[in-house]
Amino acid sequence: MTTRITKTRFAPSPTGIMHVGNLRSALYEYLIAKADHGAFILRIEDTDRERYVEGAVDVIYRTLDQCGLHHDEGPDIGGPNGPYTQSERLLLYRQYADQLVSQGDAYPCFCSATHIAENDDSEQTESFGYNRHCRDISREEVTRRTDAGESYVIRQRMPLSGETSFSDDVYGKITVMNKELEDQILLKSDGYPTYNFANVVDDHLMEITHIVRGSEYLSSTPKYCLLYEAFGWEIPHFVHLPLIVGEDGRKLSKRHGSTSFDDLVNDGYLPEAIVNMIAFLGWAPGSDTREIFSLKELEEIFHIAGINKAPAVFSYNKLNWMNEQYIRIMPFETWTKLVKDTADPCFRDTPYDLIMLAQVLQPRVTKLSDIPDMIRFLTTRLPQSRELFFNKRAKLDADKAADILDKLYPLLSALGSWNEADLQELLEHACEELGIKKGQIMGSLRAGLAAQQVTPGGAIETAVILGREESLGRLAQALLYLREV
RNA sequence: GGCCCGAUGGUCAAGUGGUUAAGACACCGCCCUUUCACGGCGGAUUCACGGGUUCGAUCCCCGUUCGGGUCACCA
Repeated sequence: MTTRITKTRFAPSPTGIMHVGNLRSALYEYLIAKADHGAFILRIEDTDRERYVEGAVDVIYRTLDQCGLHHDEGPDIGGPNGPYTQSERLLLYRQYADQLVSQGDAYPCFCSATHIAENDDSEQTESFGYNRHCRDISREEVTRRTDAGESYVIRQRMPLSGETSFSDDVYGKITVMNKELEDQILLKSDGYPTYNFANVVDDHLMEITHIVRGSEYLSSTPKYCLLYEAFGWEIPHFVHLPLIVGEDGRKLSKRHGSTSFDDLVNDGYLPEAIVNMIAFLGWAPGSDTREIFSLKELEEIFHIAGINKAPAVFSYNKLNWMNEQYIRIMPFETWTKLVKDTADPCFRDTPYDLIMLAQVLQPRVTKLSDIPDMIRFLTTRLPQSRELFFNKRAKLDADKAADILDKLYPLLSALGSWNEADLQELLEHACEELGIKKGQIMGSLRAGLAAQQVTPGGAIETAVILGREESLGRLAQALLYLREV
């Protein structure tokens, strides 16, 4: 008994979209391998010529890279069992299919797809489309028809009785009656293998020890097992993952909103948060109640036994929270750069204090895409209504605010420096000397400066962000507005 | 419809033949406060149902219901 190194593979079909379900498979595959110091392999399953999408493979590389899921073997970096792109392995599949045919475990079928569809209508009793029409045609007839150039597919010859079972690492023992199994197509008429066949051949040749995939493959896994048996290959571990579903309980899809990695990133979510989020969809660390884990930490604690069976609902609420956590702990310099990239386009005319802005934003932002709205005060100069100054708690209204700003303006314009500490001091003094409540002073100042109901920071921070000149200018305008209207 | 799988609060979930059945998100309330936010504190809501097995079932078995998956020359 040789002990093999744990190997998993991510085998996406290049569709141009990285669905969160796919990404989670990749994550778990990566984690299972790394938790056991094994290898994580990338294989491109491009056997469907009709679905070929230009540039789709790059989406896969880019996403994996953004998420930190680095592979040990793959089309771009090679490896001992390449090539890692299925369309480059066509001869191999043909060879193995021929072997099955000569063994009697597969057979050529000349029925066209349309013919089968017609046949299906008349035979309602049949549980599936294909009626095994060509299963027993003679070798002579096969030769005659192939020689005549008739196109055909290779089908797997399923046992007609008995049952097949296997043990899944997550779901346990699963058994199906062989008569339920269709004589599935292994090789299409264009010579390309089907997923079902290429997958088995490649997983074996690439020495994959754990086949990790969505539970939608659970019921077809017995067919794979029969294939392994026909070849006399060792059956690998199967690790089926519960589905990720939308809030309506259905398989996650377009109508649930953003469901691809790129959609999520465009919505303002950080890759780290997305990775952390999907790690916890269908898996939990057990007694450890923490939920924020970096990829590195996950590599250490991930274990197959923690995987759940029930489908998991993808929650944007939870994602929001996770994203906030990642923003809060992000290094300030990194955060500042993100803020700058977002703020610059909105506010290139007037200078603003980036450091202070980033500072007030970091503990408040949920998604990056929230930032433009939150900093709109940078470009909104005039108060839009007197309501803006009304505050019940501080017993403040527009008239009162006008009085306060009137008194405050000369003091502020006389202030030599314009920083947090000095503004703070000036305003504290103003409270005492003018006998005005702090809430009223701060409230009128903030409203007068921001001209916006909601701001990320308080009055002082807003003043610092806007700078002396801009602040005084706005206050003067606000005063005019309050007097006139 | 056949087959396969699943079921702990609204959501993610821990957990056990005897527990006050963790924790997180969301929600509600209160507090704090230069409004909102941020922060702090507290609260409500769960073992799908019916039979067994057992001294005792959320946990083990059977059935029911409900939910999902799958039945392609797609992966």
